Amino acid sequence: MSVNKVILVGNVGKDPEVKYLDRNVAVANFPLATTERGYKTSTGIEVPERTEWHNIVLWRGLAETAEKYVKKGSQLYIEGKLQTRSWEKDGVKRYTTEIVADVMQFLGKRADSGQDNGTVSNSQETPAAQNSFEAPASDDSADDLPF
Amino acid sequence: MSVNKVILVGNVGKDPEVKYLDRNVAVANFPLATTERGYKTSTGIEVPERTEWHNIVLWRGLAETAEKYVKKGSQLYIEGKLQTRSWEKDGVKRYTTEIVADVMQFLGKRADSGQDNGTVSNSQETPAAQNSFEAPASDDSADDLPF
Amino acid sequence: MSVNKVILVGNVGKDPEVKYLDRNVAVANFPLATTERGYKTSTGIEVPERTEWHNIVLWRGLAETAEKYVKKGSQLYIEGKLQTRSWEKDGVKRYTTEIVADVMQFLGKRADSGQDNGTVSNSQETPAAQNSFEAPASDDSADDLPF
Amino acid sequence: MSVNKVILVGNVGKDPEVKYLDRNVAVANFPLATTERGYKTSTGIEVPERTEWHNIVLWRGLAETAEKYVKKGSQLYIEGKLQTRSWEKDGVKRYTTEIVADVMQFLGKRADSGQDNGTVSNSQETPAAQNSFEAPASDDSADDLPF
DNA sequence: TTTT
DNA sequence: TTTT
Repeated sequence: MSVNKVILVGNVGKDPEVKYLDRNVAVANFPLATTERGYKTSTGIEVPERTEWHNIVLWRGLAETAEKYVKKGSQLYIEGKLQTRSWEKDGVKRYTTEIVADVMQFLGKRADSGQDNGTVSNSQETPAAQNSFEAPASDDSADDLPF
Repeated sequence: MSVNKVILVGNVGKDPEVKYLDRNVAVANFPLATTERGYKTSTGIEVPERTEWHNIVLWRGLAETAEKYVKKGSQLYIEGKLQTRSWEKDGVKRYTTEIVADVMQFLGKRADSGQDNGTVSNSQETPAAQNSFEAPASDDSADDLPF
Repeated sequence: MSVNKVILVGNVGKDPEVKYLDRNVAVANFPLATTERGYKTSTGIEVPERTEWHNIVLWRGLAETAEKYVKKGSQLYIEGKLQTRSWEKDGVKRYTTEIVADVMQFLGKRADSGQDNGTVSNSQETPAAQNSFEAPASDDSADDLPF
Repeated sequence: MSVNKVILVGNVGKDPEVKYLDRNVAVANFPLATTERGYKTSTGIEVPERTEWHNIVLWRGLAETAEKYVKKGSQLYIEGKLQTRSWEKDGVKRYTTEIVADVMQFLGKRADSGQDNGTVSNSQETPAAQNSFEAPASDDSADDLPF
């Protein structure tokens, strides 16, 4: 009964920090900037450009891809969900909102991503494969459906 | 290097048609309506309400869920991708655009969906599981309102 | 060069708080919950259900609509953007991430929203009107099911 | 009570065709390709790469921007809605599904778009302006809200 | 008909 | 802290 989805296109603020946890599970973090253009209202008021910084978190395969290919300045498409974590500092409870990514796309001209195609996701196979587990994909090809 | 995503909230036009293909792979089809309110332009012209019909296609587990729980009139959230198929009729090539769903959500009051939660997806586990890490989520549980 | 978009479907945690600022500009705030189902990993670990709370902010017309029709428990579709504000408490800088909504949809059975259709947006006319062309839409009306 | 949203990132297949209708209203059309990577299933079957072609339609200001800056090969982010039109050819009714865009973003390195920032939308001002009609934006700056 |  |  619920949907929690974030879609961002922006630029990476610094190289990812990657950690390896138990069982060698990788986690990566980096900031992503989205910038809204400034404009002038109909009443002549200047609204300045505004940059928003987003904390991106990636797990496992996506984190490993980020470690290899994401750099400060990279332009990315990110799809994920919002998650707020709490932590303590000096006895004060604080909250951080992060975007936990499921899909990461490299945009713009191929840099050195080494991917045939810029798409990566955290499903076991490619995103397309989310609809074709266990049985061969040829069986569920929509192209030969007789209707 | 690409994204193909559709997000719909609408009402089902008729009960799903479900077929079982080779290896018992299920496919379901049904029409989903989205309706844009009519309005009046600043120049006083009436733009009527407009209903758009979308061909929804679901595979495997999602198709089986649709068979059981989706009915004419159901309100659904659908996330998927656009796909255009071609077919011939009377020697004329024709095209049909469909939304192949990855995520289907039952909205509104719980009917008899039998799901604890109305969300279903075509990944092997739940959507959350796409990032599943074996570590407990309890430490950063946001179950208590942080504001 | 950037995109900052959030899409949520969830339930309102408490009645909106609405303030009127200078020039009678309305702002509304309320928490929205999204819940991810719990599941069991392939290695047998139980991942519990997880509720995420989102701070929704609405301005002007949307805030006034929220004041009238949004209640604790309402099921809503929200589309907006992420925005992080900073503020100080006890000399400590703190951050809050909010979703500033452009589109709010009432889901589920019609309560008493008083709208012909549950959609509301902050554009001057309806969302459809963003592309409003003064020509009639009747020629390409898709009101009859094309399949 | 409904949502009809499409989000695409892809490459333009040919230069836009632009027409000017009554009252000088511009309409632009072009094909946009999204490509899903091929992959191998767990049972060893090769699923080939698949390209999907989308018919993009833009009105007014967006059409004029497309006329100036969109070229064959351009990488774009498109946000819009699905719309199916019917037309007749040789006495046979046929249907075409199009994406009517509200938002168009130029991705990748700046070519010669001439925009300070690649974002364009069909609202009267910039997307940000959708939340600030009539009154100055300074009044509704979230930054000085005392809550 | 694009892109990798 | 990015990008334009």
